Amino acid sequence: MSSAPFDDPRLTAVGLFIEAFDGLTAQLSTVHARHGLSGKEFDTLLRLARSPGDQLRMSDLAEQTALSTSGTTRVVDRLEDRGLLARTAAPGDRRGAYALLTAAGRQRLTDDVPELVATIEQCFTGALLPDQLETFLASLRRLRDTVNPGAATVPPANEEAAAWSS
Amino acid sequence: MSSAPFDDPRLTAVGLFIEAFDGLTAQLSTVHARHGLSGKEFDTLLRLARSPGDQLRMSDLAEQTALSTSGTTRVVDRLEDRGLLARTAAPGDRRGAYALLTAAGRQRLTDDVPELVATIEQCFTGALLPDQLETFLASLRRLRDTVNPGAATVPPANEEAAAWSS
DNA sequence: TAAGATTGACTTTTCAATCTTT
DNA sequence: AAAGATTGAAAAGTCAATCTTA
Repeated sequence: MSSAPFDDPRLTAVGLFIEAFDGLTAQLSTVHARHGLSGKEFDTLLRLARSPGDQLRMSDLAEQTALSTSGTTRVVDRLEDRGLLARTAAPGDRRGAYALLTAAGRQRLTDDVPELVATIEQCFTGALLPDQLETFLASLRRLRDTVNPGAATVPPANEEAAAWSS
Repeated sequence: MSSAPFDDPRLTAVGLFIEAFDGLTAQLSTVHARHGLSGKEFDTLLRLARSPGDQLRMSDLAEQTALSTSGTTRVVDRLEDRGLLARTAAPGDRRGAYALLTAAGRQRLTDDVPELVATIEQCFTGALLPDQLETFLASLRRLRDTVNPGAATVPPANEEAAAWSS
Protein backbone atom coordinates (compact mmCIF):
# COMPACT_ATOMS: atom_id res chain seq x y z
CA MET A 1 0.00 0.00 0.00
CA SER A 2 2.17 2.85 -1.16
CA SER A 3 0.84 6.34 -0.56
CA ALA A 4 -0.11 8.48 -3.54
CA PRO A 5 2.43 11.35 -3.51
CA PHE A 6 5.33 8.91 -3.69
CA ASP A 7 3.89 7.32 -6.82
CA ASP A 8 3.67 10.55 -8.79
CA PRO A 9 4.40 9.75 -12.45
CA ARG A 10 6.90 12.59 -12.58
CA LEU A 11 9.01 10.89 -9.94
CA THR A 12 8.80 7.73 -11.99
CA ALA A 13 9.87 9.63 -15.10
CA VAL A 14 12.99 10.89 -13.37
CA GLY A 15 13.69 7.40 -12.07
CA LEU A 16 13.55 6.08 -15.61
CA PHE A 17 15.91 8.80 -16.80
CA ILE A 18 18.36 7.90 -14.06
CA GLU A 19 18.21 4.17 -14.74
CA ALA A 20 18.75 4.60 -18.46
CA PHE A 21 21.61 7.03 -17.93
CA ASP A 22 23.35 5.01 -15.24
CA GLY A 23 23.06 1.88 -17.34
CA LEU A 24 24.51 3.55 -20.40
CA THR A 25 27.41 5.14 -18.58
CA ALA A 26 28.18 1.83 -16.88
CA GLN A 27 28.53 0.20 -20.30
CA LEU A 28 30.68 2.99 -21.65
CA SER A 29 32.88 2.91 -18.55
CA THR A 30 33.87 -0.67 -19.25
CA VAL A 31 35.19 0.45 -22.64
CA HIS A 32 37.14 3.35 -21.15
CA ALA A 33 38.50 1.08 -18.43
CA ARG A 34 40.11 -1.13 -21.07
CA HIS A 35 42.12 1.94 -22.06
CA GLY A 36 42.93 3.06 -18.54
CA LEU A 37 40.55 6.01 -18.54
CA SER A 38 37.51 7.09 -16.58
CA GLY A 39 34.55 8.69 -18.29
CA LYS A 40 35.56 12.16 -17.07
CA GLU A 41 39.12 11.65 -18.24
CA PHE A 42 37.96 10.57 -21.66
CA ASP A 43 35.59 13.52 -21.85
CA THR A 44 38.42 15.87 -20.92
CA LEU A 45 40.71 14.54 -23.63
CA LEU A 46 37.92 14.56 -26.22
CA ARG A 47 37.05 18.18 -25.48
CA LEU A 48 40.65 19.13 -26.09
CA ALA A 49 40.76 17.18 -29.33
CA ARG A 50 37.69 19.05 -30.50
CA SER A 51 39.06 22.50 -29.64
CA PRO A 52 41.15 24.78 -31.84
CA GLY A 53 44.84 24.04 -31.34
CA ASP A 54 43.98 20.97 -29.25
CA GLN A 55 43.85 23.15 -26.15
CA LEU A 56 41.45 24.77 -23.75
CA ARG A 57 41.72 27.12 -20.83
CA MET A 58 41.23 25.41 -17.46
CA SER A 59 38.10 27.38 -16.66
CA ASP A 60 36.53 26.58 -20.04
CA LEU A 61 37.38 22.94 -19.57
CA ALA A 62 35.65 23.04 -16.18
CA GLU A 63 32.51 24.44 -17.73
CA GLN A 64 32.45 21.96 -20.58
CA THR A 65 33.00 18.91 -18.41
CA ALA A 66 30.60 19.96 -15.65
CA LEU A 67 33.37 19.70 -13.08
CA SER A 68 34.27 22.30 -10.47
CA THR A 69 37.44 24.24 -11.13
CA SER A 70 39.25 22.24 -8.46
CA GLY A 71 37.91 19.01 -9.89
CA THR A 72 39.33 20.08 -13.23
CA THR A 73 42.69 20.83 -11.67
CA ARG A 74 42.76 17.28 -10.34
CA VAL A 75 41.73 15.54 -13.54
CA VAL A 76 44.30 17.56 -15.45
CA ASP A 77 46.92 16.66 -12.81
CA ARG A 78 46.29 12.98 -13.33
CA LEU A 79 46.31 13.19 -17.11
CA GLU A 80 49.43 15.34 -17.11
CA ASP A 81 51.22 12.84 -14.85
CA ARG A 82 50.43 10.17 -17.42
CA GLY A 83 51.62 12.35 -20.28
CA LEU A 84 48.24 12.52 -22.03
CA LEU A 85 48.11 16.30 -21.88
CA ALA A 86 50.43 19.16 -20.92
CA ARG A 87 49.87 22.46 -19.17
CA THR A 88 50.97 25.55 -21.07
CA ALA A 89 50.96 29.22 -20.11
CA ALA A 90 48.22 31.49 -21.40
CA PRO A 91 49.80 34.06 -23.73
CA GLY A 92 49.25 37.59 -22.41
CA ASP A 93 47.76 36.55 -19.05
CA ARG A 94 50.13 34.89 -16.66
CA ARG A 95 47.28 33.86 -14.37
CA GLY A 96 45.77 31.53 -16.93
CA ALA A 97 46.75 28.00 -17.81
CA TYR A 98 45.85 25.89 -20.80
CA ALA A 99 45.57 22.15 -21.07
CA LEU A 100 47.03 20.93 -24.34
CA LEU A 101 46.47 17.46 -25.78
CA THR A 102 49.72 15.58 -26.38
CA ALA A 103 50.43 13.07 -29.13
CA ALA A 104 50.08 10.31 -26.54
CA GLY A 105 46.72 11.72 -25.48
CA ARG A 106 45.53 11.83 -29.07
CA GLN A 107 46.70 8.28 -29.56
CA ARG A 108 44.79 7.17 -26.48
CA LEU A 109 41.62 8.67 -27.91
CA THR A 110 42.30 7.04 -31.25
CA ASP A 111 42.52 3.68 -29.52
CA ASP A 112 39.42 4.19 -27.40
CA VAL A 113 36.96 5.83 -29.79
CA PRO A 114 36.27 2.98 -32.23
CA GLU A 115 35.28 0.56 -29.47
CA LEU A 116 33.34 3.30 -27.76
CA VAL A 117 31.36 4.19 -30.86
CA ALA A 118 30.56 0.53 -31.43
CA THR A 119 29.23 0.27 -27.88
CA ILE A 120 27.21 3.47 -28.24
CA GLU A 121 25.71 2.06 -31.39
CA GLN A 122 24.73 -1.15 -29.60
CA CYS A 123 23.38 0.42 -26.42
CA PHE A 124 21.98 3.71 -27.58
CA THR A 125 21.85 5.01 -31.13
CA GLY A 126 21.25 1.61 -32.68
CA ALA A 127 18.62 0.61 -30.13
CA LEU A 128 16.18 3.16 -31.53
CA LEU A 129 14.82 3.52 -35.04
CA PRO A 130 16.33 6.47 -36.93
CA ASP A 131 13.19 8.57 -36.49
CA GLN A 132 12.90 7.72 -32.83
CA LEU A 133 16.53 8.63 -32.33
CA GLU A 134 16.16 12.02 -33.97
CA THR A 135 13.10 12.79 -31.88
CA PHE A 136 14.87 11.61 -28.76
CA LEU A 137 17.89 13.80 -29.45
CA ALA A 138 15.66 16.81 -30.11
CA SER A 139 14.03 16.32 -26.71
CA LEU A 140 17.43 15.98 -25.06
CA ARG A 141 18.52 19.24 -26.66
CA ARG A 142 15.45 20.95 -25.35
CA LEU A 143 15.98 19.58 -21.85
CA ARG A 144 19.62 20.58 -21.88
CA ASP A 145 18.72 24.12 -22.88
CA THR A 146 15.98 24.26 -20.27
CA VAL A 147 18.17 23.06 -17.50
CA ASN A 148 21.47 24.76 -18.21
CA PRO A 149 21.93 27.95 -16.23
CA GLY A 150 23.80 29.81 -18.94
CA ALA A 151 21.54 28.76 -21.78
CA ALA A 152 19.34 31.23 -23.65
CA THR A 153 15.73 31.28 -22.48
CA VAL A 154 13.71 28.48 -23.95
CA PRO A 155 10.16 29.17 -25.13
CA PRO A 156 7.43 27.31 -23.22
CA ALA A 157 6.21 23.93 -24.37
CA ASN A 158 2.61 24.82 -25.10
CA GLU A 159 0.10 27.64 -25.63
CA GLU A 160 -1.25 27.61 -22.11
CA ALA A 161 2.19 28.22 -20.74
CA ALA A 162 2.73 30.91 -23.36
CA ALA A 163 -0.43 32.68 -22.22
CA TRP A 164 0.66 32.58 -18.60
CA SER A 165 4.13 33.88 -19.20
CA SER A 166 3.26 36.61 -21.69
CA MET B 1 40.85 21.38 -37.67
CA SER B 2 39.32 18.53 -35.75
CA SER B 3 39.80 15.06 -37.16
CA ALA B 4 36.79 13.09 -38.32
CA PRO B 5 36.56 10.16 -35.85
CA PHE B 6 36.34 12.56 -32.92
CA ASP B 7 33.35 14.29 -34.46
CA ASP B 8 31.28 11.15 -34.88
CA PRO B 9 27.62 12.06 -34.33
CA ARG B 10 27.25 9.15 -31.91
CA LEU B 11 29.83 10.71 -29.62
CA THR B 12 27.90 13.94 -29.85
CA ALA B 13 24.67 12.13 -29.02
CA VAL B 14 26.18 10.74 -25.83
CA GLY B 15 27.54 14.17 -24.96
CA LEU B 16 24.08 15.60 -25.27
CA PHE B 17 22.66 12.86 -23.05
CA ILE B 18 25.30 13.61 -20.43
CA GLU B 19 24.72 17.37 -20.52
CA ALA B 20 20.97 17.02 -20.18
CA PHE B 21 21.27 14.51 -17.37
CA ASP B 22 23.92 16.42 -15.43
CA GLY B 23 21.90 19.60 -15.73
CA LEU B 24 18.72 17.97 -14.51
CA THR B 25 20.34 16.24 -11.55
CA ALA B 26 22.07 19.49 -10.59
CA GLN B 27 18.67 21.18 -10.38
CA LEU B 28 17.13 18.36 -8.39
CA SER B 29 20.10 18.31 -6.03
CA THR B 30 19.42 21.86 -4.96
CA VAL B 31 15.95 20.78 -3.86
CA HIS B 32 17.26 17.79 -1.92
CA ALA B 33 19.94 19.94 -0.34
CA ARG B 34 17.26 22.16 1.20
CA HIS B 35 16.09 19.04 3.03
CA GLY B 36 19.53 17.82 4.02
CA LEU B 37 19.58 14.95 1.54
CA SER B 38 21.70 13.93 -1.43
CA GLY B 39 20.12 12.47 -4.53
CA LYS B 40 21.22 8.95 -3.58
CA GLU B 41 19.86 9.35 -0.08
CA PHE B 42 16.53 10.55 -1.38
CA ASP B 43 16.41 7.70 -3.85
CA THR B 44 17.13 5.22 -1.09
CA LEU B 45 14.32 6.52 1.10
CA LEU B 46 11.89 6.67 -1.83
CA ARG B 47 12.61 3.06 -2.79
CA LEU B 48 11.78 2.00 0.73
CA ALA B 49 8.57 4.03 0.75
CA ARG B 50 7.53 2.31 -2.47
CA SER B 51 8.26 -1.21 -1.20
CA PRO B 52 5.90 -3.53 0.68
CA GLY B 53 6.22 -2.96 4.41
CA ASP B 54 8.41 0.10 3.80
CA GLN B 55 11.47 -2.13 3.75
CA LEU B 56 13.97 -3.72 1.43
CA ARG B 57 16.83 -6.15 1.76
CA MET B 58 20.25 -4.51 1.54
CA SER B 59 21.17 -6.35 -1.63
CA ASP B 60 17.91 -5.42 -3.35
CA LEU B 61 18.41 -1.83 -2.33
CA ALA B 62 21.88 -1.93 -3.86
CA GLU B 63 20.50 -3.18 -7.14
CA GLN B 64 17.69 -0.62 -7.26
CA THR B 65 19.89 2.36 -6.45
CA ALA B 66 22.75 1.32 -8.75
CA LEU B 67 25.18 1.42 -5.82
CA SER B 68 27.68 -1.29 -4.91
CA THR B 69 26.80 -3.33 -1.84
CA SER B 70 29.39 -1.46 0.18
CA GLY B 71 28.11 1.84 -1.10
CA THR B 72 24.66 0.80 0.08
CA THR B 73 26.01 -0.13 3.51
CA ARG B 74 27.40 3.38 3.78
CA VAL B 75 24.31 5.25 2.65
CA VAL B 76 22.22 3.18 5.04
CA ASP B 77 24.73 3.91 7.82
CA ARG B 78 24.32 7.64 7.32
CA LEU B 79 20.54 7.52 7.12
CA GLU B 80 20.33 5.27 10.14
CA ASP B 81 22.52 7.64 12.14
CA ARG B 82 20.06 10.39 11.32
CA GLY B 83 17.10 8.24 12.27
CA LEU B 84 15.56 8.23 8.79
CA LEU B 85 15.63 4.45 8.51
CA ALA B 86 16.40 1.48 10.75
CA ARG B 87 18.11 -1.84 10.16
CA THR B 88 16.10 -4.95 11.02
CA ALA B 89 17.01 -8.63 10.91
CA ALA B 90 15.85 -10.77 8.00
CA PRO B 91 13.38 -13.36 9.33
CA GLY B 92 14.66 -16.88 8.70
CA ASP B 93 18.10 -15.89 7.41
CA ARG B 94 20.45 -14.42 9.95
CA ARG B 95 22.88 -13.29 7.28
CA GLY B 96 20.46 -10.82 5.78
CA ALA B 97 19.56 -7.31 6.88
CA TYR B 98 16.66 -5.10 5.93
CA ALA B 99 16.47 -1.33 5.79
CA LEU B 100 13.14 -0.07 7.12
CA LEU B 101 11.81 3.44 6.61
CA THR B 102 11.06 5.22 9.90
CA ALA B 103 8.32 7.77 10.53
CA ALA B 104 10.98 10.49 10.45
CA GLY B 105 12.19 9.18 7.10
CA ARG B 106 8.69 9.20 5.70
CA GLN B 107 8.20 12.73 6.96
CA ARG B 108 11.42 13.82 5.28
CA LEU B 109 10.13 12.47 1.99
CA THR B 110 6.79 14.17 2.55
CA ASP B 111 8.59 17.47 2.98
CA ASP B 112 10.86 17.01 -0.01
CA VAL B 113 8.58 15.53 -2.66
CA PRO B 114 6.25 18.46 -3.40
CA GLU B 115 9.13 20.84 -4.15
CA LEU B 116 10.87 18.12 -6.08
CA VAL B 117 7.86 17.38 -8.26
CA ALA B 118 7.42 21.09 -8.96
CA THR B 119 11.04 21.28 -10.09
CA ILE B 120 10.74 18.17 -12.23
CA GLU B 121 7.70 19.71 -13.87
CA GLN B 122 9.65 22.90 -14.63
CA CYS B 123 12.84 21.29 -15.86
CA PHE B 124 11.68 18.07 -17.42
CA THR B 125 8.10 16.88 -17.80
CA GLY B 126 6.70 20.36 -18.38
CA ALA B 127 9.42 21.35 -20.82
CA LEU B 128 8.10 18.92 -23.42
CA LEU B 129 4.66 18.70 -24.99
CA PRO B 130 2.60 15.77 -23.68
CA ASP B 131 3.15 13.76 -26.86
CA GLN B 132 6.86 14.51 -26.91
CA LEU B 133 7.11 13.47 -23.30
CA GLU B 134 5.38 10.14 -23.87
CA THR B 135 7.65 9.41 -26.82
CA PHE B 136 10.69 10.44 -24.84
CA LEU B 137 9.77 8.18 -21.94
CA ALA B 138 9.13 5.27 -24.30
CA SER B 139 12.64 5.69 -25.72
CA LEU B 140 14.11 5.89 -22.22
CA ARG B 141 12.35 2.65 -21.32
CA ARG B 142 13.78 0.98 -24.36
CA LEU B 143 17.29 2.23 -23.59
CA ARG B 144 17.03 1.13 -19.98
CA ASP B 145 15.96 -2.34 -21.03
CA THR B 146 18.72 -2.50 -23.64
CA VAL B 147 21.39 -1.42 -21.26
CA ASN B 148 20.46 -3.19 -18.06
CA PRO B 149 22.34 -6.45 -17.57
CA GLY B 150 19.48 -8.31 -15.93
CA ALA B 151 16.78 -7.12 -18.29
CA ALA B 152 14.95 -9.44 -20.64
CA THR B 153 16.33 -9.44 -24.17
CA VAL B 154 15.04 -6.53 -26.18
CA PRO B 155 14.05 -7.09 -29.82
CA PRO B 156 16.16 -5.24 -32.39
CA ALA B 157 15.20 -1.78 -33.56
CA ASN B 158 14.62 -2.60 -37.22
CA GLU B 159 14.18 -5.35 -39.80
CA GLU B 160 17.77 -5.36 -40.97
CA ALA B 161 18.94 -6.09 -37.47
CA ALA B 162 16.25 -8.73 -37.14
CA ALA B 163 17.50 -10.43 -40.28
CA TRP B 164 21.08 -10.43 -39.01
CA SER B 165 20.27 -11.83 -35.62
CA SER B 166 17.76 -14.47 -36.73
C1' DT C 1 39.67 44.08 -5.59
C1' DA C 2 38.69 40.61 -8.79
C1' DA C 3 39.97 36.67 -11.93
C1' DG C 4 42.21 32.27 -12.63
C1' DA C 5 43.97 28.38 -10.72
C1' DT C 6 45.54 25.45 -7.00
C1' DT C 7 45.55 23.34 -2.26
C1' DG C 8 43.78 21.28 2.23
C1' DA C 9 40.19 19.09 4.48
C1' DC C 10 36.25 16.51 3.90
C1' DT C 11 32.53 13.53 1.70
C1' DT C 12 31.08 9.91 -1.10
C1' DT C 13 32.02 5.90 -3.57
C1' DT C 14 34.43 1.67 -4.96
C1' DC C 15 37.41 -2.62 -4.69
C1' DA C 16 39.30 -6.27 -2.28
C1' DA C 17 39.44 -8.58 1.91
C1' DT C 18 36.85 -10.27 5.82
C1' DC C 19 33.27 -12.08 8.85
C1' DT C 20 29.09 -14.65 9.64
C1' DT C 21 25.61 -17.72 8.34
C1' DT C 22 23.82 -21.18 5.06
C1' DA D 1 32.21 -23.40 -0.58
C1' DA D 2 28.75 -19.69 -1.48
C1' DA D 3 25.62 -15.80 -0.04
C1' DG D 4 24.87 -11.49 2.45
C1' DA D 5 26.78 -7.77 4.50
C1' DT D 6 30.44 -4.93 6.42
C1' DT D 7 35.21 -2.88 6.78
C1' DG D 8 39.86 -0.70 5.52
C1' DA D 9 42.27 1.64 2.14
C1' DA D 10 42.22 4.40 -1.68
C1' DA D 11 40.14 7.13 -5.64
C1' DA D 12 37.61 11.08 -7.21
C1' DG D 13 35.00 14.99 -6.40
C1' DT D 14 33.48 19.39 -3.71
C1' DC D 15 33.81 23.66 -0.86
C1' DA D 16 36.33 27.17 1.32
C1' DA D 17 40.66 29.25 1.74
C1' DT D 18 44.86 30.74 -0.57
C1' DC D 19 48.22 32.32 -3.95
C1' DT D 20 49.43 34.93 -8.03
C1' DT D 21 48.62 38.13 -11.55
C1' DA D 22 45.63 41.91 -13.64
